[in-house]
Amino acid sequence: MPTIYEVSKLAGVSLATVSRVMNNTSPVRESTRKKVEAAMAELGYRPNSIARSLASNRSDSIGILVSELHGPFYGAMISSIEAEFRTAGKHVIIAAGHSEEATERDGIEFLLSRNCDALILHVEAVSDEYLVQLKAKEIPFVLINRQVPQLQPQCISLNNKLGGYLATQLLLRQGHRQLGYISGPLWKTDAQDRYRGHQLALQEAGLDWDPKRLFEGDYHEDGGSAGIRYFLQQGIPLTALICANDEMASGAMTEAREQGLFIPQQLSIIGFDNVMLSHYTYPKLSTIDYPIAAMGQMAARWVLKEVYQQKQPELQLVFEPRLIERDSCVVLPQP
Amino acid sequence: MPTIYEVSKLAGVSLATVSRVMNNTSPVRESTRKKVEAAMAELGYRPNSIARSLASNRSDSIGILVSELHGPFYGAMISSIEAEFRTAGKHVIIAAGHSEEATERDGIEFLLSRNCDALILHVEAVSDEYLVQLKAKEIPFVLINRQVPQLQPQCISLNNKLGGYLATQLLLRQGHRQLGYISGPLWKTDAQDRYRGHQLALQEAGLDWDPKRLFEGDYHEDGGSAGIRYFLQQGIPLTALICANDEMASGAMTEAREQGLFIPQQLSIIGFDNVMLSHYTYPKLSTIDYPIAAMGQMAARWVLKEVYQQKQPELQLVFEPRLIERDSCVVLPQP
DNA sequence: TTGTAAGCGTTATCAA
DNA sequence: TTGATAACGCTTACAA
Repeated sequence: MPTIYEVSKLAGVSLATVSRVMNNTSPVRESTRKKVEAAMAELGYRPNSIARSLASNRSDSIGILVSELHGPFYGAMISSIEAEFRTAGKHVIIAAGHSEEATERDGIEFLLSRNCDALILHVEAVSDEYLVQLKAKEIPFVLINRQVPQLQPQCISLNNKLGGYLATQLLLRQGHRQLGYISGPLWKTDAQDRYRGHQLALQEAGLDWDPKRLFEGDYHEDGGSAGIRYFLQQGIPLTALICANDEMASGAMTEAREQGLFIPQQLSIIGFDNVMLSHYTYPKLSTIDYPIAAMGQMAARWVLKEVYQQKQPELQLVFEPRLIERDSCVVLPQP
Repeated sequence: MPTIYEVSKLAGVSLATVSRVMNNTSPVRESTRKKVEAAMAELGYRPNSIARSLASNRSDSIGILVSELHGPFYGAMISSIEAEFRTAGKHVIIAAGHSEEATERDGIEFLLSRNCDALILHVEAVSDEYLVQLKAKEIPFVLINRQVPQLQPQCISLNNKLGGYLATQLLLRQGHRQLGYISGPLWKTDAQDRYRGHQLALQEAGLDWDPKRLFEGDYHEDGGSAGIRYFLQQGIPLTALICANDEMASGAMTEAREQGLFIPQQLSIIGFDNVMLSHYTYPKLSTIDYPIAAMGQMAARWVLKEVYQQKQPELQLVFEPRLIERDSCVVLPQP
């Protein structure tokens, strides 16, 4: 691997000049620039990014921590983040936090140790205080899908409450009055918010809220099937079911069918997130769109603007969910 | 950020000694080790990985190039790779190649420029020659899901042909004789191999092979639905359909249902890959398991062994697919 | 078992 | 517009 030194020798200029033509950080006479470029080409010179980082104190790398690397959700997010940074010549280092406090901390620690210029975090288990303390340290970061009051300007999130509201509203509009709700783990703020939106919609419709109609799931398929079994065993009559994410909706759909219910004729089901799988179920799942790709891209732009001082169009911090009507929710059949 | 120098001063030892206790690269008296560790703790010292890389000529980073970051398939692969490297203290840099030659080359180029110690590549569009040339350069790499004769010892792949064979065999065993096959893009070697396995099974069963019963799809849902329309329009009678991946199987399933066919009673469908979605379809998709997580892990171990000289259990380069029977394939009903 | 000192390949600050 | 040269923070011979 040729170094900048060999380039400078071949071109008959100094190290500094070669550096200048690479970074055009100060004017260089056209003729010498040509010489240098020729020398670089001849040697097949490629700058050593490590040396550059050490000298410039930037690594051009951004750490990303998500709960899981697989799963439909994070893939879309990482994908849009990577694309945005790639065109900006930055690269992305990834780590998984597995929704566990210790692992999330480890992951952050790990990324910090890698001298990332910035972090994009999708963390769930770590406390608000931890994040506030983190801000005190040197590395800038954005939070995705999390609101920390003291960190407002660096939180990119979805209006989850509105999502829960929209889902419930659809079913009410379709005439359903006997609703069930399968939530995510209620220690997660998004699970809480979605559920609050549900309650709000009920309240606005003048319906009263029955705690027995809530089942706390786990955001996985099992949560959905367990929820169905719960409602059936308790003898709670249901014509429609809201699941706080698509995976649970799929689990619920499968279990309901196994229990002999026709979907959607006997039970309307709506999910949340609009991940790929909502496409694959039968009937196709009605759901609430979570614009995760757009949010990932926005997180990347936040970094480009705040950390690398690139000019960017106005940043958007809060995103709105959208109702996606497919085939799993129908107007309540008149008896 | 405290540096190694400040640690050495506080501990009253030399730089070299601090370095030694960090890397235990040569024996250090227990008492001085204690002193150094105390100093590190007191200062909250964290070694600068960039400086370390520059000096040691290792970056402890591994570049991964996949076709897409989203999608069910690569997520599982990246996930297992990351987990394996994380415990080894290495990190992973990712890039997407989008199954396009130019983008794949760019991606590789990009990762090279990042001074990765090794590359794990899931490339499709780039030529064998390009890869052979790449080997001549300095950076070691493993290929996933690709066989290049000259690069045998660094190819981790699935026996795709066997997969196509197993899928076909199941249907034959179930009494089906009127089979259709929706392949992936036939310029991709895995698509070719899977199809060859299909042909082989037919041949062994003494059935003749009819080119009209092949439809070339795109590995996406659309390919599946287009395939169904093709077979129907051509009036080709089918009792069972093999799709070269699960996504196309899902598309085919949906389209077939829309065309009024009952699945699996009137048409058995089998997929390939066993990605998450095969779980979500209705009926649940029978398919061929592609142990991508295990293969990703193996790729990581390959790197750990070959590049970082860590001892590893024997490496496995070729993986066998496995038949997964679920609900979408049934014994041919007797007329 | 410990210390000294020469790199590693850049960037960045001064001068010229 | 260019050139010297001192960092950047660590690893690693080589000596002691």
